[in-house]
Amino acid sequence: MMPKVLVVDDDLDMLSLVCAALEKDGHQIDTEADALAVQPARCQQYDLLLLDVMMPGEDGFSLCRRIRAEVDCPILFLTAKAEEAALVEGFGLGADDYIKKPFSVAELRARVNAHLRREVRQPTHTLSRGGVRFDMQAKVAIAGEHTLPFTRGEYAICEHLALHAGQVFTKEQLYEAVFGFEAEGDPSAVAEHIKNIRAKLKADAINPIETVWGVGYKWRKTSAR
Amino acid sequence: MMPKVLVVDDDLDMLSLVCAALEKDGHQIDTEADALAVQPARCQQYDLLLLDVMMPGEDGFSLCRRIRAEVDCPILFLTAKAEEAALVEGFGLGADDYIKKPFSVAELRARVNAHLRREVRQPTHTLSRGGVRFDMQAKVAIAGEHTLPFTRGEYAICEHLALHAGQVFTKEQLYEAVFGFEAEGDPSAVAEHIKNIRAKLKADAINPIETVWGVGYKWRKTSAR
DNA sequence: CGCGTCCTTATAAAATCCTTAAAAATGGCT
DNA sequence: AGCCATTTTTAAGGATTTTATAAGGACGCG
Repeated sequence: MMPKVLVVDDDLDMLSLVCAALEKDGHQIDTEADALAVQPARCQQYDLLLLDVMMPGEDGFSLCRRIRAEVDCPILFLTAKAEEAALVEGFGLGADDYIKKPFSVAELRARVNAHLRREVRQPTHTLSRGGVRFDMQAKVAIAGEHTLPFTRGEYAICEHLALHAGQVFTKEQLYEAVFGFEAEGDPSAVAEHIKNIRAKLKADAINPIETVWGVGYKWRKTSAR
Repeated sequence: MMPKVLVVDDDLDMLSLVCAALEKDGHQIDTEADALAVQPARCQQYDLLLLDVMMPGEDGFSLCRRIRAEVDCPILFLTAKAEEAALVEGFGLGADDYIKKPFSVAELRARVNAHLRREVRQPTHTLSRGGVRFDMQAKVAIAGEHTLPFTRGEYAICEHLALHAGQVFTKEQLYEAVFGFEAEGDPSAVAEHIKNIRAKLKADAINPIETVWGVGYKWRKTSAR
């Protein structure tokens, strides 16, 4: 799953330099020398955009302004302008980073990778929510220093709730989430599992599962409340 | 909804400078001078962390390494070290940005806001009307800083009214909206819910539900009053 | 066969919803 | 303006629904 990056710069030397740098990280790079040729629809296939600010024809800021509303991926500016006003303007347009020339290849790679990592939900198969750490590979949950003695079903329900923290699921939805197909089971079986999960979490004084009366259950969102 | 930011730095002058800058954007700032006192559980309530790299006791890199697995908000480093190796190391630890001292206040604000902006762009189906924010996934309504203790029926009626602000609904229509069609219930039950909704909203001094005499109820379209 | 997990059933507890009834408000009428 | 019919608001109580808890049995696996 190679991340796709589009680099827009009129300076061909710069283009080849940037490409060479990013290809070391295994990204797939496309280049474009003419900002006016960049349409929003085209950008939607990329995971990250690198725009030079100063270009003949259309500059990077104008390009960003033109496509930002329809493009959701991170946008990074490359610029020689070190002026603070320009930097603030860039961020104001919805940019995600602003790399000042001259920059080192290492810094460029580090910043690009940092944004991509956050964007593509990196292949980290662990998740921490509300004081519980889930190892989705090993299928174990850890609270504090000890692993929680969850059964398979309990772990599956717990992980599903934590993965979609804040969203409410009915018992039927949770049952399906665990068994995949439409296995018509008694919803009260889910209630039983919820009870056991809460009991096992109580030892660590954490209770992240809220019940939404008449609807179902949800994992309490950490940020909001 | 004010974003919460934690700043960790041993330099008290720097702390107050950073706080003053970020508070201009309406963020809620907490500070901590001792990195060793920062625990993962504490970090989970913040939307962004600002860490100084060079600190006595534990440095920023070590702190980041210690908490990154359990914290998924953006982490930004503040540093005087301009060396490329340190920068790459910082990003390698899962950092999201690296701000070199001396930095301008404008740049600090711009970068912090850029990360917060992207963080908030999460696909949460929310609706804000008349001072009340509805999270349709979590099935909760929030006014000001606290969630409203709506029951299922109250929330459903309230959301339906807010979603179609300005449109008048009879009690029967509202009843159907909540329970689907053909649920012939006493319309006065709806009046009961309206009363409870208004009572719970009164604590926040907002009263967006108007009664149209002889017809039904509607959510005031404009916040004019 | 023993063990653990999962499901079912039964009962208690909790919360919500609906009904009922009376008080207050509104609009139309003379 | 004053009165009346209608509608809305408010209040309280019981009925209903939903959830929590506990115990027992079915099933699969080693």
